[in-house]
Amino acid sequence: MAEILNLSTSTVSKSLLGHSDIGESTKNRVLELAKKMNYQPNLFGKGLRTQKTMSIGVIIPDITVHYSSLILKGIIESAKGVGYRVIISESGHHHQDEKDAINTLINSNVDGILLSIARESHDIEHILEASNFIPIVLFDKVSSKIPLTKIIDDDEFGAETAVQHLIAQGRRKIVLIREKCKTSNSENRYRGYARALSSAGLTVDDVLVRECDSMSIEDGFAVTEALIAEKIEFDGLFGATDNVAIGAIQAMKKNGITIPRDVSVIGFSNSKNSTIIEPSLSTMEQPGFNIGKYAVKYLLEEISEDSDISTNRTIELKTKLIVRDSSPI
Amino acid sequence: MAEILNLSTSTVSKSLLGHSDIGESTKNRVLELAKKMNYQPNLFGKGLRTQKTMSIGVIIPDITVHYSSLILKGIIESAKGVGYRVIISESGHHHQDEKDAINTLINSNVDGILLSIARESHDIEHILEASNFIPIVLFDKVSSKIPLTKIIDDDEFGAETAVQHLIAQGRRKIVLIREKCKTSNSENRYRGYARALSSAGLTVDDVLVRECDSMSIEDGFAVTEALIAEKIEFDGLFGATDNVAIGAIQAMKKNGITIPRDVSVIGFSNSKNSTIIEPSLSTMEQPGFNIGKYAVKYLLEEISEDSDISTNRTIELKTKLIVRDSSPI
DNA sequence: TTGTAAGCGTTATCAC
DNA sequence: GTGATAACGCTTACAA
Repeated sequence: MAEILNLSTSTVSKSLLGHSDIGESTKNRVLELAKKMNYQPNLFGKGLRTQKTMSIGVIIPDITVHYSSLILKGIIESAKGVGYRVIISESGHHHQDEKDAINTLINSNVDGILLSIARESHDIEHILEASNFIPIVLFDKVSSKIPLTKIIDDDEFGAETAVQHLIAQGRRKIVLIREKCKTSNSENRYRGYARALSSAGLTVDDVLVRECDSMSIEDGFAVTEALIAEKIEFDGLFGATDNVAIGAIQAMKKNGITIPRDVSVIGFSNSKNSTIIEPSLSTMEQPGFNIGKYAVKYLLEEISEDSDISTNRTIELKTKLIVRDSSPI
Repeated sequence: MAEILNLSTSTVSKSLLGHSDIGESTKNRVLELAKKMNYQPNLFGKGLRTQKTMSIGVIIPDITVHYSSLILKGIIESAKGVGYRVIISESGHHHQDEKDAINTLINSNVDGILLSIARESHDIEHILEASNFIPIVLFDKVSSKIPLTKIIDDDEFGAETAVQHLIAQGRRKIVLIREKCKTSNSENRYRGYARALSSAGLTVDDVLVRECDSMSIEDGFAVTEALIAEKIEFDGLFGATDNVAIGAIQAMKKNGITIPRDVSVIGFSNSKNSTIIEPSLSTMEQPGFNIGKYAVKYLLEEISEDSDISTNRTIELKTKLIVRDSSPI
């Protein structure tokens, strides 16, 4: 490009970057040719100089979870809007894979990392360590023990809203199906559940709080069958994910319990599934797309600040009550 | 690294790359230190020299479609296995966005592109053009008009199997709900439908072949309601996607048609939804993960071949009949 | 067997 | 206002 115009590469570079010390006319000549030949600067050369790649890395446990893909959509779209590329890796909920992914991404010279923590990652040393080298923002599955920016939905308030909704229907013996692993999601939803009960003058009955490993439909089914087999009485059920709530509905139907007449049910997520199960499942809609959007926004902020101080803040996005047939008003 | 060992950078580089002309002892000294300090070569430097990035780009219409995310899982996993990074972009089914994504990826110096074509992309010039510069492999949503490697599932045979299954149950008036847009998926499934009928001595009755735009649950519902309103008689229904089949089931249930007594139903995809609808939906399982895996495999092959000849071949992966309650044997 | 030096494309510094 | 030059980290002829 420089040769064609008989200019030095430095003049061309400065024109392209809009430096002030270039004459209008030459600058325009350069910009015109650049446009005509659809000139794109070589990213290797650029990266080698500036140590910036205009790319961010994303690590999630499982890309096939619908909610995760919704967040990814937000991430990809926002990143595209500001000219960033998105490199995606999966941890499969494994600690070691998460560690490897972080290293690979750092090695790829991404400018920052968006991380949704693996279930297995109790040990968080690797994240703290990495955050010394590169901006990291956590989203969805986070840990309060890590002093970084976290983008999540308001799990506690969402859970409280869900349970209040059941209480408003006169339900008093409300089951909670939660995750056994004490993730922040799980803890916060439990807190919301407890707070809704106590606000209504009820107390948490431990026998109604059931735990399961993977929060799958099958898990929800099994837990609920056990509950019924133990002849525990209940008239409401809050599944901390749509999946377990759906499994619970299937188990209750199988055992002759009518929903919502005998038991009101609500889930959490607003997955597509929740509209297909019969009766259709009331749920709390999670703002997946926006979580992705904000995650990118705050990460870019930290990338450009270029400060060594990692900010410890939590951004909570609102969930929304969606009432369907499993808990009519 | 070179200074520490009092060696030249070239000696170090050669040791790392395993060149034959380096003494065993020095080579080992280098490799040991590399391991100890967890040395990772700078990708910019490397890329600037070799013009390879060890990264591939993926373009899909919509990441939130479960089947797409399953393919992505296969892509990400295979790529990781061979040290490749994956950059993902979405076209949103828009022609222009697809074009932009291709350009951005080429400009990012990815070594190759995996592309699932947008519904809107009738014009395929941009793909042909791009394939002159960079290896491209198509997957899932492909076009027979493009002479490149294509990885798809065996739609025609799958559809034939699905319809044969209905015929085996004595069904004769079999509805097909297909995509209006004549994508290769849609055409192939139609062909399979027609072939199954003719093998059984039946003919395609155009009034039983219905089309819809987006193949959503809502579309399937609407199309089926119309069918019922027109008082068309039918005893079997093949939805070219699970979603339309689910919508169809909902419409039939609403109109007092009992499944499978009155109508046998089968879908295509084996989405999670198909197990939640009642009755549970028979379907053809698509090999999403493997499509991703093979897409990477063939792309890497074309990258390393480094030949200018773009291969025109189609790899078809087998689908599998899954029988559930909507069409018991 | 090891080292030297050039060059990949870009930008920042400094001289003209 | 413009250009020469060095530097980023790596690989590879070629020289030693």
